[in-house]
Amino acid sequence: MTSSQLLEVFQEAGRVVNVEVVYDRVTDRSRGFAFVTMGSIEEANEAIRMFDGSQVGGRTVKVNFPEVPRGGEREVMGPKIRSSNRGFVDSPHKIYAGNLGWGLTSQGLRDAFADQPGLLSTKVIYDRNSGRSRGFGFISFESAEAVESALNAMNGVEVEGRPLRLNLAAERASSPPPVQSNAESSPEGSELASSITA
DNA sequence: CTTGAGCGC
Repeated sequence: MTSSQLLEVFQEAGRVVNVEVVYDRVTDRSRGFAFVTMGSIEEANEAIRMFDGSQVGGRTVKVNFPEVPRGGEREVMGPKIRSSNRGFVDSPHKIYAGNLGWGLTSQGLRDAFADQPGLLSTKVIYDRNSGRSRGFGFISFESAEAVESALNAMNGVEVEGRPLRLNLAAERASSPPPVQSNAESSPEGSELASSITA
């Protein structure tokens, strides 16, 4: 598969800025994948929608956004992360966001939530060893009301072509989990105990 | 090993 053939195929999805087939340095053979730069996110999404899993040149191809390079968003964003990740403003009012695209950074998350009142901070979680996004993150807010309204407004909204899966974030276990061992401490405890023995 | 449920260092 040559780059001009790829160009022809991907132009059906929109404006193709660049096509780069990756060749093996020593054997000079194609490594079987390529990078196609589309004119916009929308056109990239369209290309993915149209061609991912389809037959191109007699083979089933995978088409998606490129993997985040090792080092995670540091390499993607450079010094700009100051405002997002390193200075993540924590708060008890947090949203857990899942189903994030691999290429979405903390800054990208911030952009998506920019219109939400009371927004404090966003953070995408990266694997320490591989440097790749783990596909989820957190969004902190000033108040419980702000979390509530942002969750309602943004849940299911598509970011990078994937619907956000939003939930109230679980408490971060800073101290040992409050496990009550005896039934007396809870009014429901006696009911629970009696239902077991019954 | 390109991976899709999950709760961060």
